[in-house]
Amino acid sequence: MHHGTVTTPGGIGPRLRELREARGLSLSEVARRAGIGKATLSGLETGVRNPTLETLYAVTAQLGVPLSAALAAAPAQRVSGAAVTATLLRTFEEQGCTFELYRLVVAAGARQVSPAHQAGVTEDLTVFAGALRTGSADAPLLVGAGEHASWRADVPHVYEAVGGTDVQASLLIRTPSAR
Amino acid sequence: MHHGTVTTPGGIGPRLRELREARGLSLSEVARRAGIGKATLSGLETGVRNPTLETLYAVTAQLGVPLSAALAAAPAQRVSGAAVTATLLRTFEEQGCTFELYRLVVAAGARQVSPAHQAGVTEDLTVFAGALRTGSADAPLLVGAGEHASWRADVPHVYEAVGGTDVQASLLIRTPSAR
DNA sequence: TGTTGGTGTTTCATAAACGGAACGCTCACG
DNA sequence: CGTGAGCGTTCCGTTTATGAAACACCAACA
Repeated sequence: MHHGTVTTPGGIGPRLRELREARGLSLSEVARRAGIGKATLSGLETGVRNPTLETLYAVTAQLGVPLSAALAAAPAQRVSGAAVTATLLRTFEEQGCTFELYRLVVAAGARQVSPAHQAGVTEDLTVFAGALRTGSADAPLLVGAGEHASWRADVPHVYEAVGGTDVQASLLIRTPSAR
Repeated sequence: MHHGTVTTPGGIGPRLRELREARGLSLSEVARRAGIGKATLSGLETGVRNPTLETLYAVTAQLGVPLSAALAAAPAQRVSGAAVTATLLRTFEEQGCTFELYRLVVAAGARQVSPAHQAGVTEDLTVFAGALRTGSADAPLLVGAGEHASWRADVPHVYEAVGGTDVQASLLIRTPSAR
C-alpha cells in the first residue's frame, strides 16, 4: 500500500501456523496439498507476504477451516459501550430480513442501556457463561448460562451482568428490510 | 495460480459492490477513502482481479463490515448429512475450551442421528424458525422458534424437523481441550 | 451547446506475490 | 560417522496485482 509498513491485518500468518501445527501437518505438506509454493506459505505464515485471496483460500481449504475462521484474529467490527462489547460474527440476508449475529461480552457488574431500534426489530440472546439481566428496560429478564431470551428491540433495552463474572453470550438481531 | 481460470472464491466482488451501493457510495469515493486505486476496486468488484488481503481489508474497513461478513458468500465449511446442513460460522478458543458456532438448516420433515462426540462435549442450540426435535437420541426435546436447548453430546443425538418448514437454528458446540 | 464534475472502465509502468529450486538444518538409520 | 529424507527459509525469474492517469460516459447548468 502507499506506506509500506506492516501488511496483513491481524495475526493471520501466526494463526494459520497454529492451525496447521494443531493438525500435525508440515509446511511442505500443506503447500503441496494446497498446490502453492512452499515459499508462498512460508512467507504467509511469517507475515512477510501479503497473501492473495486465492492463496489464502487454498490454504484454509486445505486446513478444513472457513476463511472467516482464519480471519478470526483480524480486527472485526466491534461496537463497544460502557458495559457491552459486541463483535459482529456474521450477517445473513434472508427472505426480507437481515440477521446480524453478534458475540457479546458484558463486563462483570456493568450495566448498559441501548436506545430503541426501528420498529419490527427483534433480538434473540443466548448466554453461554455468567448471568445477564436483559431485555426491555422496564421489564428485564434474568438469563443464566445456557438460557435464552427474546424481546422486541423497538423499545429501549438493557444489558446488565449480575454475577461476579463477565457474561459471554450470542445475540441475533433480526431487522425486517425497510425497502 | 497455475491454472489461470476463475480466481476469487465465491462472489466476493459482487458482494462488495452490493455493500457499497447499499450505502449509496460511489466506487471513486470508496477507493479514495480506502486509499486504493479506482482500478483496483473496479477490478475487485467485477472479479477480474484477485485481491490482496490488504486490499480487501482496506475496502471492508471503509464499508464498516468485518472481513468475515464480506466473505459470507464464500464457500464456508459445511457438514451436510441426510437432513442437516451445518455451516461453521466461527470458532473461539477460550480458557481450555474450543467453541464452534454453527448455523444449522434442517430440511422439513427430515431426521438425522449424529454419533456421540468425545466426553465433555456439550451442545447449545437456538431455534430461529420452525420446530425441531433434538437432543440425546433416547430423550429428545421439542424446541420451537425462539427457544433454546442444551445437552451433552457424548451420547448419540438426533435432529428432526417436525413442522412442515425448514428449521433455522444456531448451534454452539463446546469441546474441552484435550491437551 | 459547451463546460464542468461526477461516474465506472481501461491503459500502463512499477512493485510485489508467485512457484521452483537451492540452501542449511535436524533426525533416523545403516 | 555417512547419507538420505524430511523440515522451514532464502534466492530468483516469472506472473500479476497495484495506483496514477487517460478514457468514455452521463447529468447538471450556464
